[in-house]
Amino acid sequence: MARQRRADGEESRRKILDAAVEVASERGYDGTSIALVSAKCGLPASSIYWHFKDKDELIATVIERSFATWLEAVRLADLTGPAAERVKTLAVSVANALLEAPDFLRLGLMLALERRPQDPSARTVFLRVRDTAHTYVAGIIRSIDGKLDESAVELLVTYAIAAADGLFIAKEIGGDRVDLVRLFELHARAVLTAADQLGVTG
Amino acid sequence: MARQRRADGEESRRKILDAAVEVASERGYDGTSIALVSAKCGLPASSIYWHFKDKDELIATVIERSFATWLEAVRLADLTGPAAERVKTLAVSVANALLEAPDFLRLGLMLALERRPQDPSARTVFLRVRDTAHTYVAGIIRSIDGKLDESAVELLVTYAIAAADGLFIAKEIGGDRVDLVRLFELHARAVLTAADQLGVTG
Amino acid sequence: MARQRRADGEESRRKILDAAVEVASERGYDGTSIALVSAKCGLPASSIYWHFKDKDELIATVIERSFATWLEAVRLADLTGPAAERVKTLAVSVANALLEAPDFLRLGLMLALERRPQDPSARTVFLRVRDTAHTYVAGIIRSIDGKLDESAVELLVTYAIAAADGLFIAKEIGGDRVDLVRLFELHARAVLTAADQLGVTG
Amino acid sequence: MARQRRADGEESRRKILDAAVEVASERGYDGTSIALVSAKCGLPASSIYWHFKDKDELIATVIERSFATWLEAVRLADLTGPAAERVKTLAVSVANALLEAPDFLRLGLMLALERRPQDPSARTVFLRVRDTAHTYVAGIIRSIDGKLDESAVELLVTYAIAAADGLFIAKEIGGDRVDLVRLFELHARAVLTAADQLGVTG
DNA sequence: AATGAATGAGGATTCATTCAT
DNA sequence: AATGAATGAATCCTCATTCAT
Repeated sequence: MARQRRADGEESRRKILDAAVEVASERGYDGTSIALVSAKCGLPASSIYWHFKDKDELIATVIERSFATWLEAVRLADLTGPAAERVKTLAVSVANALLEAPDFLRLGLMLALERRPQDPSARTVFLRVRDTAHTYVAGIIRSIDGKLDESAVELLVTYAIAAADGLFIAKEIGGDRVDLVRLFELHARAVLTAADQLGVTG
Repeated sequence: MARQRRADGEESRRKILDAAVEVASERGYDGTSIALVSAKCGLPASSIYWHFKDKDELIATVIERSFATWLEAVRLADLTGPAAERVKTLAVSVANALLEAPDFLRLGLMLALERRPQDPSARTVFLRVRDTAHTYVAGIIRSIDGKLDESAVELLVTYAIAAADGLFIAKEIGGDRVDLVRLFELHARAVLTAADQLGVTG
Repeated sequence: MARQRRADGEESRRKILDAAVEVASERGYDGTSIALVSAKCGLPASSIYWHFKDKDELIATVIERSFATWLEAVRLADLTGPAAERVKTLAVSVANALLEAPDFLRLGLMLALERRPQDPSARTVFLRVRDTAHTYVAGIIRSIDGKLDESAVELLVTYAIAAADGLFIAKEIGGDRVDLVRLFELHARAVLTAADQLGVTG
Repeated sequence: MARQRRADGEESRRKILDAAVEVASERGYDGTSIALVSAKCGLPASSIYWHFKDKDELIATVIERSFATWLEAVRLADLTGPAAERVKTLAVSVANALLEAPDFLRLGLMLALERRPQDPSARTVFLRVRDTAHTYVAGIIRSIDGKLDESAVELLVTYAIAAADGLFIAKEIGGDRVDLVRLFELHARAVLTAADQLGVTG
């Protein structure tokens, strides 16, 4: 019985977050009203405040949870083999993860583009996650070509991640007319080629 | 010479739009309140409604005007020389135009990412402009390599524009740590190389 | 030429009043906004204020003009013959006039029912017209039966006019399902019978 | 006993409705502003929206409740005796109920006269109630004279109700100068006489 | 005779949040 | 662990009206 009670709390929290991702990734920070989330999850607005301090915390949690979901979908564990192979595998698994769990990046980019006086903490969370990704990708890029200097690595990492963002947006806008996986394969090749060129030139 | 104190409609309209671009490209559709725009342009909220039917029309006009501004900054006229040169020139002038007039793309991408039941017309306007750009870039890509089949052209155009979006976002997020022009040069080379590879393979 | 100019003024005034009757008799005093009237007549709101001091005066004029229209439709001139005949003729011509020109009574009754702190002058105009009608009908009633005392006349006049109002409303609500002329004939007979009964009893 | 200071929903709802009848039956649909109701009931405007979806629902509820109040005041139970007696008793009790609880009909008629594109649901509610009354009165009329054909019954019912409406309006306009009960007695007699005449003629 | 533009007040409604239970 | 009710501030937008031209 007691366990059931506990479980209900968890369940409500989950229902709220489920509703909130949906709303937030559809309409952004301002467009996400507590009333809308409440309507979508079936719980009264006041119950949302029992689980979350305020709207800011709710949306920050949404970003965190949807990132976790996305990360699980990426499953990077088996990145082995030559660098070129690793880059391509990474690209494809990122693409597939974005198809499976697009909420994280959709909402994250929306937050990243907005610039209000008092930054929502969800934005901070997103930027932090993005920084981690930057460091991670930098490691991979360096392993492609040891001769790359740091400024070239920076450039390549920024390019690699930025283009990934852009491709995701293209998919969001274009829907079925856009083949995300093929685009990411193209992207992987482009980054590898660029690394070669920079390794020689730079 | 004598500026009328009252009833200079054109000027007021301009002041409203100036305020609105600023607000909208900072905070997106929902975050743009008429009260904020009113405060920023000095005219009462009700006057905004004399010039624009509603918020939707206001923001759609903002997108239109800021696109025109951006387009002027691009100055494509002098695209001559071999294809490779043209691609690079285009990339650099796009990059510079985005540095000079970033409002159009910042707001446009924010709108594009949102997916509310009833699409704001500003979003429609942005997507239309984007389509035109797509067609335009397709022409350039075809001129690089006549052997590219249409699906390869589509892929490359989508990639070219998507990565440009992403780079812009990277600059927005990263600020001075990001060298947008250098990234666009890298991007131009990447697209050219990819065109070569696809022209042979595809 | 000059005459043309003059005529334009009259024409605008007429267009405004035409629009205003329509709106006012559809939506009452509060529901009639200058913007709506302006949209319906094609002239800007400020032009309405050139012709009428304010909304109050506009609607008062509407009532006056639509009363005149109605009165013209009644054409009472030929009320001759025995009292019973006159009453019936009056009833039928009132009924027909209400079918032809219903705006006056519709708007008038709407105004009469409302009771706001500061009475619109249109309401006053309506009540005055109504008083005149009362006096007029009293004359007719007295001519039916000289033995009626004044309190009986009052009662009958009030009843005669009140029922007429009610029948008009029934027609407004019921539309084609209601035969207004037949109802007014029934009403005329009822009033005559009541006069007989009161003349004996009272 | 202990009245809760907060969160007595039923009581608040009642206070809102009390305020709303007063305002609405004085000023009609458009004239009833939420701010006015709020001021009159002491609750903030936003609280009104906790209890009612929107103004439309509020006023529809007002009509429903004020009809119930009026119906209670009519107390039809004791309609016995010969038809003539029943008609007279009904007339007098309707008159008295209208004196006690005039809000329902005053507001209802105001709504009935307005004809805006999108009918307020309060109007629909009123017309439905009115239809029920029509059926009820038809039963009584038929019981007066079995020989009346249906078209005559229709005519008489429409006349009976319409004149009642008109008499109510006369009382509203005329105030103390109008003796509503006496008018309704006159009306009852008129309807009975008319039924006799139609029974023979029709 | 007319009108484009402006304006402060007020319209309905939704907002994020709180609090007593 | 949850919720019904409340609330002040803010939302978009319309109001009647004015005034310089």
